[in-house]
Amino acid sequence: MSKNQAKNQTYLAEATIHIRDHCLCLHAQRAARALARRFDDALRPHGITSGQFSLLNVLNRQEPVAMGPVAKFLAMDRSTLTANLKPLERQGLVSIEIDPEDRRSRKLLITAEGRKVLRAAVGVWKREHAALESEIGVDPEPLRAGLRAIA
Amino acid sequence: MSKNQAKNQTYLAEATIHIRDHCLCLHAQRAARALARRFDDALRPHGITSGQFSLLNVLNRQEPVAMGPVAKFLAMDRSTLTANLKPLERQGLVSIEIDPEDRRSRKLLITAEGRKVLRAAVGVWKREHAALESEIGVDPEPLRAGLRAIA
DNA sequence: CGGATATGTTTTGATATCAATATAATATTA
DNA sequence: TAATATTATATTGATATCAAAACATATCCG
Repeated sequence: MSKNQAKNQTYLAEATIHIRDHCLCLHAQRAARALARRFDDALRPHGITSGQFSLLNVLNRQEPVAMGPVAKFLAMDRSTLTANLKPLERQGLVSIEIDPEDRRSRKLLITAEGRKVLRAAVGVWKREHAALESEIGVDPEPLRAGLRAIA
Repeated sequence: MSKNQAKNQTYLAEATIHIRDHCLCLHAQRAARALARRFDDALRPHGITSGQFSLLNVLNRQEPVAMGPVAKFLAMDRSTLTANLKPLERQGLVSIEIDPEDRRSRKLLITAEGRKVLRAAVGVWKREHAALESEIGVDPEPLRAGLRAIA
């Protein structure tokens, strides 16, 4: 191996170690996966995933909302929201209606059944989230602040 | 509406507002989506996604690693790792070999081509991550600590 | 009015994710 | 040694994710 090749490999080895330890994207994906699994497990008895729980939460309003603002709030692509609504609509937990004011737009509404499921799931969330916060052993506020600053 | 129905709706409305503001699972998913999009964009010229970049980073070692430890480090299901390796193997960036010591196990190795791509992508990461840290306007250390505590 | 442009959603195709199950190989133990 | 249990990975089926392109409707402007 030439001197330059050796230097390159050292540079790359050092860079990858730094990235493994410091990359916020990597750390965020790991945490997101771990949390999704945890809440998926906890919510499974109620027949919804953690992502569906979050979406039902967002839709639990007096007035129906359009897709754009919901996708923006969830920091997801609009087409992802379209996909995510399908299982919820099939299960009868949300309804999607063409907005008569602007026929391109859709009004998203949680159904009575959706509220029933959400109501029960909220109890699970409270238990599980309290357990999580006590387990992680760090102040959750700066963590939340950092996550908010990113999204 | 009966008094009890009204109370239920108030309870649920208050709970959902609290959850929207405080759920670490929701906030982590949002941040993870936003960061994945950002680094996917930045890395696109090099033909890899943010997740593939992280995986190449983990595989950039002297000694080959088995799938179990890699999945654990990435906090992902083993079957997800199996799936994630496929595009990288197809592109010739990693190779997967049966471990002769234990024929159930696989040895994961980054290829020379993989190192070449990784090397170029590291430059992108450095620029993009520095920009990210300066943009978020909060100390990244407590954020990283919180994310580590979760995963 | 009518063509160009802009906006909102859906579709398509690729990757990502997990649980459950299956397959393969090793290790244990009767 | 043979049956059983354990370990490591792969497959399957469902949901999640995004970009790009398609589609539908609305707005703008000449």
